[in-house]
Amino acid sequence: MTYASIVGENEKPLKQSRSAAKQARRKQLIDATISSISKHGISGTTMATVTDIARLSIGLVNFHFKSKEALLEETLKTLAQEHREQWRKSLRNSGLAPEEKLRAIVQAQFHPQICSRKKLAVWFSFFGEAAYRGSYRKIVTDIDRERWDVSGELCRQIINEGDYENVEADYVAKSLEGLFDGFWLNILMYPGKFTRTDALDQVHNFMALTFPRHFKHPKTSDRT
Amino acid sequence: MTYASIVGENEKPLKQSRSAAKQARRKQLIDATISSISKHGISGTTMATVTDIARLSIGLVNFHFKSKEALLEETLKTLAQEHREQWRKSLRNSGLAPEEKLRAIVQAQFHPQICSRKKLAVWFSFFGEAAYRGSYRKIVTDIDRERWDVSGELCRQIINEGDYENVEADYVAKSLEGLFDGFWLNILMYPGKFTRTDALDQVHNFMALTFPRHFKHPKTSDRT
DNA sequence: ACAAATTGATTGAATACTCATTCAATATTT
DNA sequence: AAATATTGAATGAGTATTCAATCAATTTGT
Repeated sequence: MTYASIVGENEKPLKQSRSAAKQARRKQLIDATISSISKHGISGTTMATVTDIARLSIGLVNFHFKSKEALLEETLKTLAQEHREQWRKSLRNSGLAPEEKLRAIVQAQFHPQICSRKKLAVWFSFFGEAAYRGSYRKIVTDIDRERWDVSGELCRQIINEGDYENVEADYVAKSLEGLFDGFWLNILMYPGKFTRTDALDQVHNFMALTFPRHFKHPKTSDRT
Repeated sequence: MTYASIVGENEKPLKQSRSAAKQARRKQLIDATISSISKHGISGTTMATVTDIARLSIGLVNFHFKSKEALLEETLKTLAQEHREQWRKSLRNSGLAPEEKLRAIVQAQFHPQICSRKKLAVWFSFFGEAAYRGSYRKIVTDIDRERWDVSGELCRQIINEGDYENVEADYVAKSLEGLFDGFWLNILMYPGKFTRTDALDQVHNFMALTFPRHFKHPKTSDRT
């Protein structure tokens, strides 16, 4: 197998072709790892399941990643990065009001690209290992922390704007985090019975209860 | 090793000693499995890690359980049963009002015996495998279902009693489930930073938002 | 009451298989 | 020609299951 087969036959060799090819190969392996984990779990994911999916040789994994463990960590980082990019790009429109931005964060959390069954399965595989693997825990909590900070700041703005009393921004942001995680799990455990739409409704219901001057309850007819 | 060493030297042999001993041995193995999973995760749990902790021989596991997989399933069932017993016993006092019963269910969810770091680690290890193992998923969703039904019924009573409009019992019960799962994960991921007390506060805050005539907001001073 | 027979519990080495890593040989690109 | 990418068999370690041998408890027979 040649790097030409991954770069594409129509692309001209560039100065960075070797480097680009190396990145593409790494991504290919990481994508295969995600597929493997979603299909077999972490415990059932071996170098063989990954390379079978990627259609590459066993040795190539160790050429690109120091060890299986390194591959797994890089896979989690990739997931986390993708997730982070999703909600951050929702905030780039500086014309949005705080509640619109907060709504965008919620939307991103349950975006089909992020909140797919495959991705959720991988996320929870890593959560399942996180209790005794500090490295996974750190990767996860770092991205949680950033989103929580941003959400908290947005809540502060909403609270100021709406003169809400007895509402603490950080507290609300923490509730949101709990709801995000809990509904991710419910979507995973109840395929077809608890959907992304259900989760969005629930979160928006919570927002409406908390900030009634900024968020409306989801319409009853929207619920399934 | 004899059954006398597990039954205790002071206990007289009873007609069911063999049967009781067999159950005690099974429990010993299951407890060791819980310890092993919490320490090594499911992927790192082998027959050796389990028997090392239990101080029993490798062969004994297969004497009592058909396979490693059977041991794992039985372990999950044991966890589930323990959890179920916790919240059900909270409801045995028939003198409680519906909101007191609902509060008891919430308390049970974060009871130290149930919501210990060790137990949570095991729960999430199984959740991590649940996406591709229908058997684990079924065990979990069965006990979820029961609790959701009871919570839903209690919410209905509260709604009727308090004349709450635009509040759907099943909807609220589903939010509660999400919060339970989400805060379990947060407790696991943020040891010492997000505690059972924090989780209880958050859930009670949600209850107060939803049923303001039955639940009060946790006092600000109670928050850490 | 006691000994012998039967039943059940326990052990861990043997077995066959699986797995992650290594690296010499080969292929490809510059 | 030199540098880099790729391959997969070899290697040594790890794993779940099996089962003959041994030990312990209970039942049966005298």
